[in-house]
Amino acid sequence: MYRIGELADLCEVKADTLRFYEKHGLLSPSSRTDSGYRVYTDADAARLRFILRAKAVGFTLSEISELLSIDLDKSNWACADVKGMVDLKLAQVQAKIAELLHFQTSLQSLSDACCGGPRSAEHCSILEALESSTERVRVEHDHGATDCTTTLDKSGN
Amino acid sequence: MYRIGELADLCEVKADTLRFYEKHGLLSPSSRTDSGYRVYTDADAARLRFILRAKAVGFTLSEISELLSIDLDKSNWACADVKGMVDLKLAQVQAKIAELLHFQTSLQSLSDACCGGPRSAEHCSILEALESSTERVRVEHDHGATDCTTTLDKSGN
DNA sequence: ATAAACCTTAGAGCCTACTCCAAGGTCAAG
DNA sequence: CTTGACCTTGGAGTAGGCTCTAAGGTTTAT
Ligand SMILES: [Zn+2]
Ligand SMILES: [Zn+2]
Ligand SMILES: [Zn+2]
Ligand SMILES: [Zn+2]
Repeated sequence: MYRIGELADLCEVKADTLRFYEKHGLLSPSSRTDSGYRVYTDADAARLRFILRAKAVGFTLSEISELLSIDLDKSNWACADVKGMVDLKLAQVQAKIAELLHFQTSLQSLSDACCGGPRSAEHCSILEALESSTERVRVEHDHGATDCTTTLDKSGN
Repeated sequence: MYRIGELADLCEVKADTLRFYEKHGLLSPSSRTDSGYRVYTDADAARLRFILRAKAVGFTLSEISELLSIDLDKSNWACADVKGMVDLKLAQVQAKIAELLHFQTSLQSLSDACCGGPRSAEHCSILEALESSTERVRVEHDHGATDCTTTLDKSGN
């Protein structure tokens, strides 16, 4: 039996978070004291850990709701249903990774092209690339050099 | 000179988006017709393309605001400032990628362990793993087999 | 002249997951 | 019997980027 703050400390979340989960139907305390304090059982704690583990693999709270209701009614669901949810989430995660890898590549080539020095940004190839995308990013030389405008493939070679 | 819908079509965004950008100080039309219609110039269109390119490498609108004001006042900024923004964003993107790769690995090992078949989820190792994390995920055999409980390293070997 | 297609505004709504606040009730220690 | 730590509620705020609505004005083509 835990009060809200105890369970929160135990699982390293805030009491506010537990109230939030309750409001959204994820986790309700099994009972209340006479004065209205929430009282959580070990089963409630286990449910909270289920939620936190599912969060840790990337599920949203509404997906976790679904997983929780499947978990409470396993005999009416098949492995295919559960695996389907995991595979769908996996596909979403992979799509997001692909997008971010694209960002990473572009940012890296912008970064590589810029000298990063203290001179005026008037010659900055990052700004230039954003102003008019040429699919090639002009590389700034080490400064002190006279010429500052060699071209280079966006991939950074 | 473009009306809002024309510029929107030209750049494949919605007119609402342009109004939104205006409200947030990113892009204001250079003038208005007598009847109050927004009128965008080629310079405005160029600014919009700057915004879209910056979005395409992962910057948020408030970061783009900053980039735009630097771009309009280049002589008072250094390459270091611009590169700093790019490198910061790069670090954020990489951190997010790392998190998602972690999700990916976990989801993949959950998926691999589950038979995905039509039988009751009562034996599902995904649910089992979420119920009580053991750092190992039980692998379900191909069904039809008698035994369904070999253990396996989370990495999938 | 009229209908379709366009434009205007202010403001609300959506999504995710909290996080914080105010105003007040409860409980154990000293 | 007071202090301080804890708890209660409802509701607002945050970030990010739109998206939509209502109620009306303008332009263009037929
Ligand atoms: Zn430079
Ligand atoms: Zn530069
Ligand atoms: Zn199975
Ligand atoms: Zn399964």
